[in-house]
Amino acid sequence: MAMSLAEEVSLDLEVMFKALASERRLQILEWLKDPAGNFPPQEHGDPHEHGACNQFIVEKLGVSQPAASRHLKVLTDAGLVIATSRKGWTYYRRNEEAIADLTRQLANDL
Amino acid sequence: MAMSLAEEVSLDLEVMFKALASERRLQILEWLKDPAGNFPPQEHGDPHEHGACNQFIVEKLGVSQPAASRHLKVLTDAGLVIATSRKGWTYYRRNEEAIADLTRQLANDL
DNA sequence: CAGCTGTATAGCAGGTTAGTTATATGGCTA
DNA sequence: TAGCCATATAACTAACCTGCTATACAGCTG
Repeated sequence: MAMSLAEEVSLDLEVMFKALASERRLQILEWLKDPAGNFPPQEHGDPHEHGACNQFIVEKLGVSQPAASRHLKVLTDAGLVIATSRKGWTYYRRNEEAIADLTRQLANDL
Repeated sequence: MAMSLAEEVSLDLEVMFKALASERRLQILEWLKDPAGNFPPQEHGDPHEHGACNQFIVEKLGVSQPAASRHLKVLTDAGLVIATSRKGWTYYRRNEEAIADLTRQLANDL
């Protein structure tokens, strides 16, 4: 059965573009490419598996904790980032599959 | 001399994402893939060479002429669309090279 | 289970975006 | 060149975004 790319992966381009239309959020995505390299060592939560600890992102962004929290929510709601809670901390990592789906669709459809 | 992709093509990702973060503007870009197919026949200005006549875009968008004008300005300022004035009318077409540059950079860097 | 700590939500202020109507601009055309 | 017609700009409003502080929530941990 034939489907358009949009149906196939059901990406909401407008939501994703809104999430990406922010220097702060682009910066977060960039940092999350290499959590271990961009953030201090963390005691719990493997940087490679679970991503970077929330608090490190807050500090590096240089905004208040609630502001950072909302940026991370925008990214997770758009499906670009995945949150993991563990022992009272929250870790964020890139959703590489979704990002690859997005760039693939853009290369074909934009 | 080595350059990052961002320097090489000097794309302002945030500006482009902001331009794309609008259902209306995504719609315009979609229509402009096939001006002859998506708009009425125009007397002057080859649809394929110069793009679609401004007035047709205004009508099809269903917003006021100034609102459409600003959407088109956002797209042209981001470099995604090219405007051509001719005999009193203005035509808009996709900047396929810029769009290809963008999707290429996203595939590599996002 | 009581308290503490990390994170999310509420509520507010300031700036930006997107729509409107009214008007200015600019270049054909007669 | 006088007028007209297509488009852009101005001015205003409503909605949205992003930052803040204060507070609620949730789940470890002693």
